[in-house]
Amino acid sequence: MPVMELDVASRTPKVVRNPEASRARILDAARIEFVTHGLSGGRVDRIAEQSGVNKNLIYHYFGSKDALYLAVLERIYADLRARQQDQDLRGLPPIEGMKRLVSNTFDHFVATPDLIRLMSIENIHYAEHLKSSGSTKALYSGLLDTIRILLKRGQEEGVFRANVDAVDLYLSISGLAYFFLSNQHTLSWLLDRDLAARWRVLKRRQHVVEMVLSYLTQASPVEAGGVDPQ
Amino acid sequence: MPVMELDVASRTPKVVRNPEASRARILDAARIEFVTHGLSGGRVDRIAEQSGVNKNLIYHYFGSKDALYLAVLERIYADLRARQQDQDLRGLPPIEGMKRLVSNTFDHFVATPDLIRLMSIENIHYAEHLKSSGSTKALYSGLLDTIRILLKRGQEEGVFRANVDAVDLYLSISGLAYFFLSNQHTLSWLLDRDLAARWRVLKRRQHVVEMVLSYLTQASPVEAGGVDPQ
DNA sequence: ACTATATTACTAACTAGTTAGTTAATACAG
DNA sequence: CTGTATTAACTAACTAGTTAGTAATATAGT
Repeated sequence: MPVMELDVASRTPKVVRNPEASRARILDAARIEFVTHGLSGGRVDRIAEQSGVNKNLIYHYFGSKDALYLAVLERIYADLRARQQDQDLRGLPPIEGMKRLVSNTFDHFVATPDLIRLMSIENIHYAEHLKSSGSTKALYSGLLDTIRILLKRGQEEGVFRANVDAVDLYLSISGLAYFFLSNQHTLSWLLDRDLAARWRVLKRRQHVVEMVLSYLTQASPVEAGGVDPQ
Repeated sequence: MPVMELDVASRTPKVVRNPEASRARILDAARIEFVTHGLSGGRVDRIAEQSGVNKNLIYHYFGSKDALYLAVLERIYADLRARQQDQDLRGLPPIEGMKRLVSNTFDHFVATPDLIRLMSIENIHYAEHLKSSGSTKALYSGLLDTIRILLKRGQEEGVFRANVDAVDLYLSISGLAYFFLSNQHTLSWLLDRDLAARWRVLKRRQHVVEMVLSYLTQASPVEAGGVDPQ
């Protein structure tokens, strides 16, 4: 009658089962896979292989390829929300606060290329997964509030122009950074410049801050009318 | 010995052969397919079905799925070049010329959503197809020249600021329109606004023109330094 | 007859998802 | 604390359907 509880195997803390870790490894591998190849190009078999887990375990935990993709999407949006530290900008002088808001947004985009690629991928798929997500909504409310607070104070102090829509401003701040980063590959080729070079990224950052601040600090539009659409 | 050349089938002017038309129909169907589903999500069988042509004819004309995709990409870039009518802007007063350049760019993006989606798709694939293309290079040289000419005249007349990089300005003009359009689906959901609504597009157009012109017409940056990267 | 054009039928490889089970952890009665 | 029932973690092998690409063959125009 062998004494089981004292043999080597049972004392060795070799973790054969570890649901938390398995789930996390699947999710990490899935993020890399979908970010690299897109949703349609992403392969479940490759995710299984890379996470060192049997394919069916993926279905055990996540149900389907689409559900796994959604989990990846939700996690990266949750990370975004967690990292958005814009509350402390509300107390700053408006110009300084807005400068920091613009450069923080830019820096965050630069730091997380996965976010940009997933946003592009999700838009290629008409945001159908995001729309079927319970979370993720109300992601921007905090950021938009910060923008509104800074705008209002700047207008009261007379340093910002009137009639600025917070959403419009947010779209501009993001767009100025996003396009440069999301379309880096085509643009670098077509413009014959390595847009990923560090000095160019920093130069771009400066340009974006200046453009947004110029807009905000200019009293009134050059000419009210603009150009008629054709 | 039957007389074949006088039967109904041969007298009917049913155009069985029309290589030009077949090629064009394949290309049209392929554009719709790739724009709708992406490259990995696009199906050759569906392209054959939609163009009313046998699948192998596609391989006869284009060789492979990737080559067909590249043909679609090259055509949409060729259309872009053909439609870029910015030469006539060079003679306008700088402010007026620049206003029109910004709104033309915006309008062109709005008018050709296929272009935006294909640009996104190509960037998801790291621009690998574009890079293997003989044509398409030097696409922006004309547009950049127009920007440089208007910038220079504006600076000489004292209405535009100094030290503006033409490429930086181009990236901003495009980015301000592109992000709003390319990420319409996620943004409309997250911001709870229908960004595709006509009045919002027009409002956005106005905002973009104002932002670019504010930047150009402001004499000097609010403060030279900007914000240090973290 | 000959060639470009077109089609039918086919295949090898792939791919999301399933089946049918084994093994480890945990709860729980005695 | 020990044996047993139950649940959860995990796996190998497979299936049904898809997909890019091809080979053999037909037909029309000249």
